[in-house]
Amino acid sequence: MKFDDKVPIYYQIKTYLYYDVLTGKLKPGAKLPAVRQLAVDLTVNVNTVQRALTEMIAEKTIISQRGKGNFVTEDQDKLAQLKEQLVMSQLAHVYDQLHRLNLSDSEIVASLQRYIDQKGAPQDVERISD
Amino acid sequence: MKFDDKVPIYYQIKTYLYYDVLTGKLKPGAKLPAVRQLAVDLTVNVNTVQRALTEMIAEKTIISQRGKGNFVTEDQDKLAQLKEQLVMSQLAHVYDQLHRLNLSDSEIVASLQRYIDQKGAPQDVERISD
Amino acid sequence: MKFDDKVPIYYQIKTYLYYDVLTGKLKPGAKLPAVRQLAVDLTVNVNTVQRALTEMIAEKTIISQRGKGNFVTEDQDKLAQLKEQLVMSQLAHVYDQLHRLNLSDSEIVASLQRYIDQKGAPQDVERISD
Amino acid sequence: MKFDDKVPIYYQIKTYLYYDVLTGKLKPGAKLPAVRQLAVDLTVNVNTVQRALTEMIAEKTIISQRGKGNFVTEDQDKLAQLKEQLVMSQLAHVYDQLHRLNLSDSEIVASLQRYIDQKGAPQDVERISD
DNA sequence: GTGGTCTAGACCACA
DNA sequence: GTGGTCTAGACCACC
Repeated sequence: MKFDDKVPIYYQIKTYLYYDVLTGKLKPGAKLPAVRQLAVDLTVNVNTVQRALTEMIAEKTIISQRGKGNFVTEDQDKLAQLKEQLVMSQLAHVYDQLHRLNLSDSEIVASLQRYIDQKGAPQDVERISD
Repeated sequence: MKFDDKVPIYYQIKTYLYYDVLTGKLKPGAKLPAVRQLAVDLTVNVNTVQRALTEMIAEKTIISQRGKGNFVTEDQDKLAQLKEQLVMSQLAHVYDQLHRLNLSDSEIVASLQRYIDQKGAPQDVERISD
Repeated sequence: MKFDDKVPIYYQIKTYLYYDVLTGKLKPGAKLPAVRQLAVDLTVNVNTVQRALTEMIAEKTIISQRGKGNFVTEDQDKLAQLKEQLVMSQLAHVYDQLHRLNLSDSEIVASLQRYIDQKGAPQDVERISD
Repeated sequence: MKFDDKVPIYYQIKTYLYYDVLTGKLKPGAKLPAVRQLAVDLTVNVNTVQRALTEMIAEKTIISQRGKGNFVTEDQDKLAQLKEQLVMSQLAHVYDQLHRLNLSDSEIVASLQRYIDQKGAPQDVERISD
């Protein structure tokens, strides 16, 4: 057992941008802020931003146009696929956690349904780290 | 946007122990390893372990017997409540994430069901940090 | 029979602060002295103060604002509940003590009433430890 | 503000014996255990026990008969007075505490009555040190 | 041996 | 400057 496995910042930046893209804060075809601007906004090193972007360019979520900037892809299938991937990642994770707690598949679905149903009264649910 | 929100080690220890208790690795009434032993096993300081235990003792998940050791509570209601809390915490988190991605309540349930159905073929789902 | 059950300092600090809050020496929303200042004032270690505060923060009597300070909650319900808890704690204790002396419920109330009535003339009552 | 004012052990012994006498564990006229035996039972020094007894003898709660032992007084008035003193000490203390919390005389009596009435369901009242 | 408490000193994040 | 966390080492009470 080892603790403190901090998530790399460049990875956190990727996730951050994924959400911006998928929630529409950055629309398809939109120009991203300049790398140096992003670095300032996020108070991280330029290289760290660049590393995140490089990976997103490689997977074609972002299109780099030399001398003009970086742009969100307009490929709707690509975006749909990305969203699917994010969603499945989240689900896989929660599924594993609940499975560890010996919940059956149907119990997992039922408990999610139950959570949603009773969500009206927040009841001060405290986040417990993984 | 801020990064690097490191989860305190004592908190990670709590979660670690919660899972040990709820998955039956530590059965009700079982004696926990000595504080100093836990510190060695987890390669953290004794006080860090103690802090985690102190909180779990305060909430009565663990019963401390001075000079003898720490023991998992035998109160089944307490344990059931703890499990419920952990499950709800996980669900609340994933729900929020998927909600951010503009999935409706029913879509969230449906996608979970879909994930479970197609789980047979793993398809290399990569974990994406929150 | 065992003696010397020393009350932990961090616990005494909590009680001390509870009274400050409930008697209005520290008003709702007021900023507490800095942790390091409190440590000096009370001539204890910073960590001991911090431990007391951590517990009070966990129970939401105190609101911690990173980098700014610790503040008394402005939640009147919370404060009323805290006061109720303190009062009941005191009453439970005295009730148990008098019960041990074979006073009936009504005798206990009557003796309190009697104490209050004759309180005008102090008569040199000496405190006897519990 | 100073913490950690530990109560002298000899004083705790006095209180301990007071309760034994007043609850009937030590009846009027009964012989107390030998000083050396008491010291063993309470795991304290003989001199500490002696100091407690000396004070109780001086106030005539205990009668010392040279060579025979120490005996609880048979003076009923004395015992009644002692009990009254203990009760009043407790009441004075709790009264002061609640007064500090700005409860009026009548509120103090009322809250005690309330405590007794609802005492059926214990509700896990936590002792808060003075 | 066990757990519980306290101190001293350090480092980090936030402002 | 602030609070939050972690480490190292010590002492005590209980068994």
